[in-house]
Amino acid sequence: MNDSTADRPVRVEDVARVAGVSPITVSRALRTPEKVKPATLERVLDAVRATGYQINAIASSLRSGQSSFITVLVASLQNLHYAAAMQGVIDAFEGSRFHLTFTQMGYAEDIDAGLLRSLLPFKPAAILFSGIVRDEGARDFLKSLDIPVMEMWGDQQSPVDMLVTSPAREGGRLMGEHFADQGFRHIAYIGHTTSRALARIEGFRQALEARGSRLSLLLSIEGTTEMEDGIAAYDEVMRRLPECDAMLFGTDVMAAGALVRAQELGIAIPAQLALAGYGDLFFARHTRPTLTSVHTGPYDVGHAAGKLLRRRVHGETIGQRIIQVPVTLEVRGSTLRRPR
Amino acid sequence: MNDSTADRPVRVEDVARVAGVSPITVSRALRTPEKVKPATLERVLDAVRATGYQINAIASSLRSGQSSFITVLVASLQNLHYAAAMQGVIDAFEGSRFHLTFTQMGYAEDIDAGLLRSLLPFKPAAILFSGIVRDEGARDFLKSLDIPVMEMWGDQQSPVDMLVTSPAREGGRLMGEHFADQGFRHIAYIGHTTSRALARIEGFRQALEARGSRLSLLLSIEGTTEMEDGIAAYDEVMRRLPECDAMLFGTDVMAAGALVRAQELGIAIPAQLALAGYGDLFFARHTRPTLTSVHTGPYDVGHAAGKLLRRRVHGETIGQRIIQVPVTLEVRGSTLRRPR
DNA sequence: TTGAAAGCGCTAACAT
DNA sequence: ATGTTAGCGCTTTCAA
Repeated sequence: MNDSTADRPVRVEDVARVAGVSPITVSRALRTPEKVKPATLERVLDAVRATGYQINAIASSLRSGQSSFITVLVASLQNLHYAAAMQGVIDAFEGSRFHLTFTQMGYAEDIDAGLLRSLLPFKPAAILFSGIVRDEGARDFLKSLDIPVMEMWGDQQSPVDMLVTSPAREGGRLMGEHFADQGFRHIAYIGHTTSRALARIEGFRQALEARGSRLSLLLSIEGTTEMEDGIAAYDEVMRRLPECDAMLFGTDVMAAGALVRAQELGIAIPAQLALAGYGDLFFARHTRPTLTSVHTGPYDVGHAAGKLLRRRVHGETIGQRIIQVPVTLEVRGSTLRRPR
Repeated sequence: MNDSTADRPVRVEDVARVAGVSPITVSRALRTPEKVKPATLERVLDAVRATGYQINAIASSLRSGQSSFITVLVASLQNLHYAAAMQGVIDAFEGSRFHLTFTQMGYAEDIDAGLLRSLLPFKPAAILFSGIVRDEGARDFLKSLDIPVMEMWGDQQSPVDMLVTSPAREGGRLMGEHFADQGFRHIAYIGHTTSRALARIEGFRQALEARGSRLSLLLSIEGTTEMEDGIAAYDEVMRRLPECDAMLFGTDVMAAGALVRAQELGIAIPAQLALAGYGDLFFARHTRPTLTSVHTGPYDVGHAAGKLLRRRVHGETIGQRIIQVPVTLEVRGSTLRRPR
């Protein structure tokens, strides 16, 4: 606890002198204590405490070629879905010697090798994407790096390295079955149509059709999906499909916007119109009526991804490289017309 | 764009050979181009392109003693307020050569020198706190590091180094004046009572008293401030102060919870009870009735902090070390009983 | 304006 | 189980 006298930071050499050993022994005592005789280890640890030594991670990385940084690429921290997932990742690395560096990539549909290359100067120990990498060049490049790569929320069966996902198609299917069971006839889907979302939409559509219903309108949204966008989308759907009796939104936030708009116009939910969201964000249980949604557990996905990646960077061999975190349908008041 | 043939990464030495100069000239061309003859500069940049050189930031940091990492300490990314602020910080550093590493510190009331010390192995170029540092030991330690330190949302007049804040007392004052003007008589405040929140509460209380009203109940909340906590707080306040006719919540999320609870119980808002939040989160304009709140611009605070810090780490001298981002009162339906 | 030499602090590789 | 030597890739210092 005492390096306060030192003007120059404490180095291994100083610890070694105090402990009466060589620098490399100090290094070994700290990185691979099992390779050091217990008595020596104790002397070194005492010397570390006495000197207040803190490893210089930069020098360590340069020599060993391994940094303790894990690069996290996230679309947006303001998106509640990603924020929750990143919280899961952070929690999974709690107490680890690895540090997470977040880089924002915006909602670009994909990442390219150029952006990836710009991350390399830091020799990250691993890379985690809050999404998947589709660009072939980027995928090849990542494989050539030979470091652990974690992707999230993909449907694809061959991730670059590891993948934690929740089954989008399944989420769509559950909602489609529910909509069909409730007898909705004029159904609209509103949301992004990125490949990430398309699997969900297909699951939804197929479940509807399998039960004799159909998706009447697909309203594709670009960019943000805020409450305002939900309000605008509501108006747009009603203009194009006046007989619409059920809407599924790609995000709970948009669904909440539509809910506000419908109530403003005096539309009875769910009697005249059913509304559902996707993601089951914190407020879905608290709107009036409460909002039906698909619980995709972003925190759980992030946490699972973090735990798996943590095991990898700590050198463990991983059996299962793809993990599915189940989704569940949360039926609430906004779509419940008939008792089930 | 072509290092694909190389098995070993491109180094300055390789660039130097291609350009026909010495390694140090390459280094200078990249870090301080103005110190290199234009013709030489061009040859070097061509060679960089030809070889696909990417600097090894680790080696650079070790030798120069300056890393390009800025350590960001954030309480929680799931808190919308902080998430927005961090987005502001990220945007401010867009295109900069500095990288942000986020470390979560939880809602601990303060940070201590021990935690700070654990961040040092990375030789951060600067440290940014989503909050302020109160612990004297930690403050002294930070000053001794002699790197830029940014604090946020403090009331204190002597930051460790730099501070961007929004005036909490002023926010409380604006709301207090509004509450008094509306004629509310039995007023409760519900929220954290950390020192960060106390200035706001004092501003609120003093404004009420200056206009002949008073704060009847202060309900202190520990830990989370989710919708559930707002619901529970509503019940608690009504038990302890049945005649309560106005509540101010420390967060919009809790206020939204209370709004839902009140409506569930058939209480007319604002006729029987006025509710207000703090922070002006995205949904405040969309609840029914819309929610009065104090707009504190967390994004703006984060962005201002990021811009100022960016100038500092790029070596500029800063005149103003304390920036105030103004707060504004957003009067909406949930408190508007009398026309203004 | 450019270069030569040295070394940042640590740990891999090779002894012992 | 511990020590010796060397060097990771860059940039500082000093010299030309």
